[in-house]
Parts: sequence; C-alpha cells; structure tokens
Amino acid sequence: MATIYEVAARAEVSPATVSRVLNGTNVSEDKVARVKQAISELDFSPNRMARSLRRQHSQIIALIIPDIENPFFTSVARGVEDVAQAAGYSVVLCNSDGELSQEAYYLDLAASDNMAGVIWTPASAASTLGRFHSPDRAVVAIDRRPSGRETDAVLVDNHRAGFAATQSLFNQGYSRVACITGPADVETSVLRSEGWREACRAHPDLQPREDYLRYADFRVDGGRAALSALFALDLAPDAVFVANNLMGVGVLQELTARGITTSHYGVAILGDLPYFSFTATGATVIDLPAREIGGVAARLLLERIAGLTDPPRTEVLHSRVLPAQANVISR
Amino acid sequence: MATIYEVAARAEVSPATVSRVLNGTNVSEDKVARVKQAISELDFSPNRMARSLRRQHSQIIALIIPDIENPFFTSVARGVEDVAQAAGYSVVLCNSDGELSQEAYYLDLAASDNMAGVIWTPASAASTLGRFHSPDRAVVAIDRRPSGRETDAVLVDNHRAGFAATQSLFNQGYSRVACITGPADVETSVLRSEGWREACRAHPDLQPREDYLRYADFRVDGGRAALSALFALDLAPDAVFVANNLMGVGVLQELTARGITTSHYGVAILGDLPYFSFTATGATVIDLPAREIGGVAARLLLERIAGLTDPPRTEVLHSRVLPAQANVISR
DNA sequence: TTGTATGCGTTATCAA
DNA sequence: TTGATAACGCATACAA
Repeated sequence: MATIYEVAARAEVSPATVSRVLNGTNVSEDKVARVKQAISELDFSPNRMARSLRRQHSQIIALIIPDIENPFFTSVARGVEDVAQAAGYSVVLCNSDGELSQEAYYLDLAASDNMAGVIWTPASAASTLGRFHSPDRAVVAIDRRPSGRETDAVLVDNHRAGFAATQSLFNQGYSRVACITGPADVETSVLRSEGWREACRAHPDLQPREDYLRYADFRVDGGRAALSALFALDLAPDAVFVANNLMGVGVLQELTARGITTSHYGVAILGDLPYFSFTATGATVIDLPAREIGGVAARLLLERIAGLTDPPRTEVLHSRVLPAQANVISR
Repeated sequence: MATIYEVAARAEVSPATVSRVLNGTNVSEDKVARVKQAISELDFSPNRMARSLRRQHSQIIALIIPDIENPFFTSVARGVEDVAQAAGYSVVLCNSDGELSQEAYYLDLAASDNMAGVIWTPASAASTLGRFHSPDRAVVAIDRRPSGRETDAVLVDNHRAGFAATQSLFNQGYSRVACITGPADVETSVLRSEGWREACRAHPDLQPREDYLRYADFRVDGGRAALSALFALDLAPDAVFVANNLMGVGVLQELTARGITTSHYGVAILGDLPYFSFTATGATVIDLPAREIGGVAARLLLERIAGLTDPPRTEVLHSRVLPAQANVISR
C-alpha cells in the first residue's frame, strides 16, 4: 500500500499538503488536483492504524450485545450499522453472552483500541464500564441501563408493554394470567413483570398471584421450564405473558409437548421473531422496534462522538401489540 | 491510559524491557516480576493501534456476510467468533447485503486497516478481492467461492444436499417435484439445483422438467414469487425443493395464502431457521452445520495468519436431512 | 540480559 | 498557502 510520502513525491508537494487534501483544509486548487490525481494513480488510501494512533481515536464503534443469535439483537445491529456506516464508522459486533467477564473483556478492548464509542446492552444491573469509563468517551446503553455512570440510553416502554400484553390476554377471555420474566437483577425483566402486575390489579375481580410470577433467564429452555413449573401449581394459570421472544419459543415448545394448542391456552409474547409471521402460532406478539432502537442509539452516539456535552438523555421507543395470528398453515 | 514508558519508569527498567515482558522474550525473573507488578498497579494494557502500526497487522478478523439477519450467517458468525476469540482475535462483522460495492468497501477497509485476515461469503461469482488481494494476506471463503484468486474455502455438500432433499420428497410419495434455487451466478445455487436435477433423473419414470426449475434471489419474497409462478404452470408441481431457508419461508407464506397445507404439498427446505422446530411447519428441513462452518473457517484462517503456505485447501462439511415435522401446535 | 534509538504512517504545530 | 518536523505508543535492530 502506498503512503502519503509516495503520493507527495508523485504530486510534487509535501506530505503535509497531501494530508491537508485528505482532511479538507486550505490547499490551493491546482495542488488539490495534482494530489487527487496522484492518489488515484497510486490507488492510495490512508492507513487507518496510523491515523487512529495519531488522532487518538478510531472510526470504529463497538456494539456489545448479550446474544448474537437472538434476532432482536441482530435487528438492533442492523439499525446501528446503517446509521454508523453512513457516517463513515464501522461497527464491531461483540457477543457478551450475558456474562460480566466477557463484557469487561470487550470494554477493555474498546478502550485499548481507542474506539470512537460503545453501544451496549449491559449484561446485568451490576455491569460497569470499567476502564472505558471516562468523561470524554461516548457511550449509549440499549434496552437496559448500567449501574454506576449515567449515560445516554435507548429503552422501550417495558412497563407499558407488559401491561398491554397482559391486558390483551384478559380481553381474549382468559382470567388466570401468569408471567414468565427474565432474571430478577435485570431492569428490563422487572419493569415488564411490573406491567403484568398492574394489569392484574386493574382487573376488577382479581389480585395478582405471586406464585404466577416466574423468573427465568431470557432463553428458550428457561421459558419452557418455567411454564412446566406453572402447570404443577394447584390452580394452574390458563394463560401466560412471556417477557421475551426466546422464552416465548420455549413456552410454545412446552405447550406442543403437552398437546395443548393456543386456542385453549393464551400466550402473549413480548418481542418478535423474524419469520414468526408465517408460522401461525396463535400467540399474541408485542413487537419491539429493534432496528429503530439501533438507529437511534447510533445517532445519539455519533452526537456524543462529535463532542456533545449535554446531560445524559433517554429515548423511549414504543412497542406495538400485534393481533394473535390465525392458525392457517397446518391442519 | 498508561503507556509502556510509565510502566518502565515505575518498574525502573527501560521501555524495551516492558515490551519484552509483554511479548514473552528473554527477561530476567526479577524484572519480569517488577514489570508485571507495575502493569497491574497502573492497570496498563497495550495500545492496539500503536502495536498494529508497528507490527503491520492488527488482531482483527473481518467477517463479510451477505445478510446479518439471516440466522444461517449469524450462526456462522458465532462459530467464527468462538474460535477467533480464543486465539486473541476479535471479529468485525460486515454486512455486504450481497452487493459488490459494499463488499468492495469492506475489503478495502480490511486492507487499509491491516486486518489480520478476511473470512467472506463472496456476493457473487464475479466477486474479487480487490486491493486485499496479496499473497501474504489470509483469506478464507465460506459457502461459495470467489472468482479470480484461489483461496481456502469451507463449503457444504450442496449437490448431495439438493439430491437428498429432492429424494426425500419422492419418498414421501410426491412425483412432480419442482426446484426453487438462488441466483444463477452463485455457485451454491447451481450446485443445489444440479442435485435436484440428478435426483429427478434417478427417478425411474420421470425426467426433470426444465420449467420446474426457478431461479430466485435467496430472499423471502423471491421464494414466494417463484412458487406463485410454478402454480401458474399447466401441470403444476405437487412438491418443491427450496434451496435456502429464507425462500423456504416465502414458500410457506404463499402456501398459507393459498390455503394449502404441507400435508398435501411437499416442501423440502435446504437450511434451517433456528426455532423452526417448534412451529411444526410440516416441511422437511436439511440442516446445515452453520456454526461448525464458521469454526472451521476460523481455524483455516488462523493457520494462514500464522504463516502456512500450503496450496489452497477446501473443507466440505455435511448436511443432514431432518424428518418432516408433525403438525402439533395448531389445530 | 538490558538499554538506546529508530521507524511504522499519519496529523498537528510551528515557521516561513 | 506551504513545508519541515515532532509526536502518537509500541516493537525491534543494534550496541553495550
């Protein structure tokens, strides 16, 4: 790869002038032309390592998510990518697996790599930014908030979504509605189950039963096990609000295994799976604007990178209840 | 962030010695101890920009895929990530959207960023490595081969998979089996449809009808449209082999729209969707070992990065026919 | 074994 | 407007 020295030699100017052309500062027209000519002849493009070293920050954004195989997060990633790339930044996708150690590793990486900023879903409420913590580093939290430092955040209306999902089950005629939510130390879990609780309270002749509330792990098997436990109760629920998409899959699996259909058992799932639509599960789905979340997060981050010093901002995006799908495909 | 100079000062050694400790060369035990002490006290970690600039290559691997929202590729990514990270490399996920321009942009990025290597799924048979083309650059192709330069490749047994899928439809009693495959200029598409063709030939009283072969785009809508076109034929097929997962979704959608069930219309899909299993589509699915593909690709790449100069290698992994799923969930 | 000094390819400072 | 030159933080050739 050519360097600016070779370009300079060819254009018969100094390396400094080449750099100025590259960065768009005061250079006379004829020299600009000569330099551009030389650049294209040599097929030169600036070495990003050297540039980053000198500038003290790179054009890379780290996106730390807990599960790359969860479609919700890949859609978020897509949203981030679209916005970031348009601004000349590239995105490194980092999979924390929901573990604090992995998360710390990637935050470390972001720091020692002088990355431009970090967009992350903190693994738990105990997550901290570690060495990436610094006033002039750009950070945006997605879906959940970290403890410790105040940062920009992009959230969904978790409480309202939990409320709406539960209510839709009541509207469908179910009365004993249980709730399967995520880990108790994750803010998102708690808010969603609070929504469920409130919807139960709002129901005239019903009080929320605490043994109808189950904490699981936001994963398929956890959701399945939780439903199984609910069936073991004296008075089993006749419907369930599930607080994320993957646990929803587990619930549907368990129902299948028991030979129960969604026409007889109410299921409302918070969070879509792409390609869900064609399968006609009969579940009510509360759609989260994943891609939009990513886009907004990227926008906030870019503003911080550009030097914005306003106090931390929080954007709350809205979920949307999709009608329960008809069972069309299968017989 | 601390530098090796600060560490050196604190440990009362020279910067060079600190560097040697970092890179594991000859340093006396006591100095090693002092340096390590200083490193941990200062919470030092080496600046990767500087290191990469000096070493002339970074610890980053680019993974270029055509669709981040296709679960097949996220599983591949997961496999790559696991292996790469264990070796101290991080992975940048790049979305080419199947477009040559995007692909070229990312290859350029990889070059100007001195990335350690590239694992990619070429957008089409016309794809080239561009400026990343260089004898000492590590490259592994996944799923398809690029034109031009010979590189290591990790493929699946496309032809055999297409054959097996088609055959399973015959075994289920269908006789007029069509094929919906991907773009004609993508090697994978062609091989899969060849498998279909051969299976048809092998069938005693049947010749492959060329109007039963449709080229689409590996996307949901394309699959749907192709099936629609097949239905418009004089003698419409009674079963279809679909050459990738997303087009499979499209096919199932179209069937749904027409009120046709998979008990009356045979569907075999090459490529799984995670969480397909719980939905009971009635389709036969040919599972591709996505995660393993990623892992093997990463292993090959790491060997190249380490300096292996053997001629290009090709690893072929095997697909697996899963039994058609029963229709359990819905009524 | 250890230290000094140089360069990796940029950008920014300072003079001209 | 331009050019020479000094960093950025590290790894290594060479000297000691």
